[in-house]
Amino acid sequence: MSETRGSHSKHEDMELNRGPWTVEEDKLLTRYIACHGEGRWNLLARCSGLRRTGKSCRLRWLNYLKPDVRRGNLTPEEQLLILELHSKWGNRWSRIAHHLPGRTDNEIKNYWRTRVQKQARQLKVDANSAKFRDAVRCYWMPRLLQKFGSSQTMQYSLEANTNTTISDRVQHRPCVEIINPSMQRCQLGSSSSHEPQVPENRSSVFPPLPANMSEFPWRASDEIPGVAFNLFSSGFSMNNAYDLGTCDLTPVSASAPIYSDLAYGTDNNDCSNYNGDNLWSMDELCDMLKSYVSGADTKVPFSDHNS
DNA sequence: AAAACTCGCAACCGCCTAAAT
DNA sequence: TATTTAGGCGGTTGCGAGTTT
Repeated sequence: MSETRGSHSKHEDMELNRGPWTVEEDKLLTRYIACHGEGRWNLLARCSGLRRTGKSCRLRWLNYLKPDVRRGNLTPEEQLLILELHSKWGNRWSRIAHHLPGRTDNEIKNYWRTRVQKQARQLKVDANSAKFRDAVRCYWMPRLLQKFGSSQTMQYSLEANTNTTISDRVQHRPCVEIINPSMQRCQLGSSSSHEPQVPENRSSVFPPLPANMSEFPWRASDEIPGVAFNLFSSGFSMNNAYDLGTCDLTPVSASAPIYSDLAYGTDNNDCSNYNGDNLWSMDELCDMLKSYVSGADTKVPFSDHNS
């Protein structure tokens, strides 16, 4: 029978410690495991003197006390791997955790809920929707790769079968391979680190261009009044530019036209925390769209689009 | 300065499955 | 073969710290 609340008598429940572990409890658990090894958690709970359930002991050990547990912020490459593996496997936290040495399923789950789902909420899209997955693949992941790859040699491959595991590849940089076919056009490293990334499913992400933007080259000074780039609308809008420089998909308010050299905006829709490095500039948008055009198998006749 | 709010994370809960009896 | 037990997993909760109002 599983160790549920109902499997204990009231008396037993009252004797059990709950909540945060004390230093003494940690010492006791660590010492016991040092002598007897891991496993047999219920026996451990009974014999160690800890007034905890076996499950609680197991969790405390695996998620916190075990020596190889890594603590601290997830690195960009770890975040990237989580995004990548989650897109393949969904909420299989334990399975994902196996590919991130030292990270626990709990930590990864927390990361997903607090960071990733937050972005989806703010964008008002379902975190499991195709739209959000596209955005993650096409914008967030490449930005992480830029962070990750700025001092690395990056290499993409579509080959899923390699001699090393993904976690090996995370541990043994710089040769990292991302095995998501949807990113096959998202190359980085061979040229400028600001090389735009082109989504596979362009039409779902890039809106049609207005007629006056159908010719290149564009410059930051080109006037496209009141136009901002909205990933999730069918056209252009003043609002909802996205701060992707920080790997956030947080909507920001384009309180100044984004065709100026740098866009403005923060989480709180004011300009007080303006930081040009953290926002897409119009140059970047132009580069991205240029790349969209040049990367098309059949050149897209933008002028034919009338949004 | 304090109340309200948000965030990150450790811990718990309940369900499920495999192993043991 | 049926029942019991232990352990694993994903979802959820609650608390402390930090931030905003």
